Parts: sequence; C-alpha cells; structure tokens
Amino acid sequence: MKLNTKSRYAVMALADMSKFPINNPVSLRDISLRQSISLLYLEQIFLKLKKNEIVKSVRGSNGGYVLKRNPKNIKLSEIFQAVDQKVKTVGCKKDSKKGCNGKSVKCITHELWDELDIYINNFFENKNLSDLLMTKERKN
Amino acid sequence: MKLNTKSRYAVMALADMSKFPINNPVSLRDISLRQSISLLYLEQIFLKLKKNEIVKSVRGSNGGYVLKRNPKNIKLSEIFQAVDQKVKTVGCKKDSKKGCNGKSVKCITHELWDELDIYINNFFENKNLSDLLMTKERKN
DNA sequence: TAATACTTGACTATTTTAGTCGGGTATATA
DNA sequence: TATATACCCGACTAAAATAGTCAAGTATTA
Ligand code: FES
Ligand code: FES
Repeated sequence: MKLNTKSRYAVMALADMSKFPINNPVSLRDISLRQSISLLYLEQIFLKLKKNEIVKSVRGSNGGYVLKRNPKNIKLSEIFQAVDQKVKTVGCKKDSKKGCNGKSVKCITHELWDELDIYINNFFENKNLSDLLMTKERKN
Repeated sequence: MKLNTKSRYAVMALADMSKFPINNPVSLRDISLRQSISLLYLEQIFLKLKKNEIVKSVRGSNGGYVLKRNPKNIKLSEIFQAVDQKVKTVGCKKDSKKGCNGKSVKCITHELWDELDIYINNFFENKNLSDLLMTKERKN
C-alpha cells in the first residue's frame, strides 16, 4: 500500500503555499525549486486542483496560484479526490462472472475492504492543510 | 491507494481455509476453484505464507495446507507482512540529494505520512482471521 | 506405481505511474 | 506595445510495479 507521487506532491505543494500570505500568488516555478518537483508535473497537478476549486490561478507575470480557501478549511480528503487518488481496496469488478464481482454474492473479504476504505478515508477527512504547518521547526 | 492482489488473495485463501476443520489439509486446487484464483499464483503466495509460519504444508495426495495456528491468533498484519505488502506512504529516499531525503531535513509532509502508516497498520493489527468469519450468511 | 499436490526460480505480459513535450493563451510592467 | 512571465491543456513515452505463467522438479499416499 502506498501513495502515488501526485497526491504526495499535491499535499507538499499546497502546504508550501500555505506558508505565504493568502492572496499572494505563488508561482509553480518557485514551488518546483523549493520542493524539487518537476515544474511540468506540477502544472498537471495544479490544473486538477484548480478544477476542484482548491486553488485559483492568476495569470501573467508575477502571477501564480492562490489558495481559494483558508488552509483550515481544506481537508486532505478534498485534495486526494482532486488528483483522482481514490482509496479503493476492494478487488471486485462488476464485469467478472466468477469470483469477486461484488454483485449478488460478495466474497468473504468484501466487507473487510469496505471497512478499511472507510477507515482510511476517515484519516483524510479529519486532517486539514493547516494541521501540517503547526509542527515544530520546519526547514523546507 | 489500493491493495495488490497478492494480499487480497492471501486473505481470501486463508479465510477460505479457516472454514474447514483445523488439521484437515486443504488443497490449493480446491481454493483455486472456489475463489477463482489462479492455482499457480496461489502456489507462489502460499510459499510465502509457509515461510512465515502461517501455514504448514502436507505433501502427497490428499495433501494440502493447514493453518499453523488458530484463526483467532492470526492477525492480518502478519499476513500482509508475509506477502511483502508493506504500508509505506512516505516518499523520501535516502539517496536523493534534494527534496525528500528523510535524513537531516524532513520535508513538511513527512510526519503526516508516518502518522498515516501507523494508522493503517493499526487496522491490520487489530483484525484477525476469525473476525472475517463471523459475519452473517456467506456463500463463498 | 500412478496420481496428487507441494516446491522453486525464472520469465513475461500487462497495467500503472511518473513525468515530458509541444504548442498554446493571458497579463503585467518596462 | 514589446517582452517576459506564468498559467493552460492534450497527447505522448519511459520506467517500474504488478499479476500471472512456465518448466522442471520432489514427496507422499492409495
Ligand atoms: S472484494 Fe468485493 S466481492 Fe470480493
Ligand atoms: S516524505 Fe520524508 S522527507 Fe519528505
């Protein structure tokens, strides 16, 4: 079980932004340099964050991205959803005839994975961006 | 975030076995048929379960695998460990010079992922095989 | 002695992930 | 108004991980 880079980078980048005064556009170039994340990859990620109303963009020189809401009100679950990172541990697929098809007859483990999904999502529901900032000294 | 088939199949197969009287060898062929899992893949999985003292094998005809302990005493965390499914959501690698290297300077999100890992592992620590069996009617 | 069933390492196809490329458009400021 | 900055967006590709197969066994029992 691991996280993909898209989600990790999204959280890293947004946490980076949260350290600056709100309404002050932060350019992806700067985030890219500070966090060592490919600029082009960041662009891809921020497009999704924008579509999902987490950030808004300011074009032109001196432009960048701005958090659309206070970090306190941005839950990690929203960020994950925005970058298409779903928590889905069940293995059943509607199409398959045999085994796990999750339809009429659920397999013996189906309920377990459902429970796990809810459990993990719960973690993300209860964390927001500003939670990340209030840990003792941080350098980058 | 998702689970790989190895872990899912391992849990499914062991849950399947738990339904039979202990000391009664269950052949992989039977599990394969009941759970629609490739026999050859199951063999691979059970090799690991055996090495990790979760099952023991009985060779020859009428042979098969037997749980080494009572299902009550087999935690899901052990099963996951056995099939090399680690929960590891941090992104840092020791080698990389820049960004997340998890050494002297941990990035702003490192602690978060550590916390998440512990949280998820906790779920597996507190579930055992027999927990899966005591849900109302189950067909397969 | 035939059939069953475990043993093991190596190999391969498929899918997913991570990241790049190219060719844009909008805006600020000099 | 020219130019640099920085967002916009779809398509593409390399690399890694996953899922599963193959081949060639060995041990045991009926
Ligand atoms: S996991 Fe849903 S039916 Fe098996
Ligand atoms: S996740 Fe460990 S340093 Fe970034």
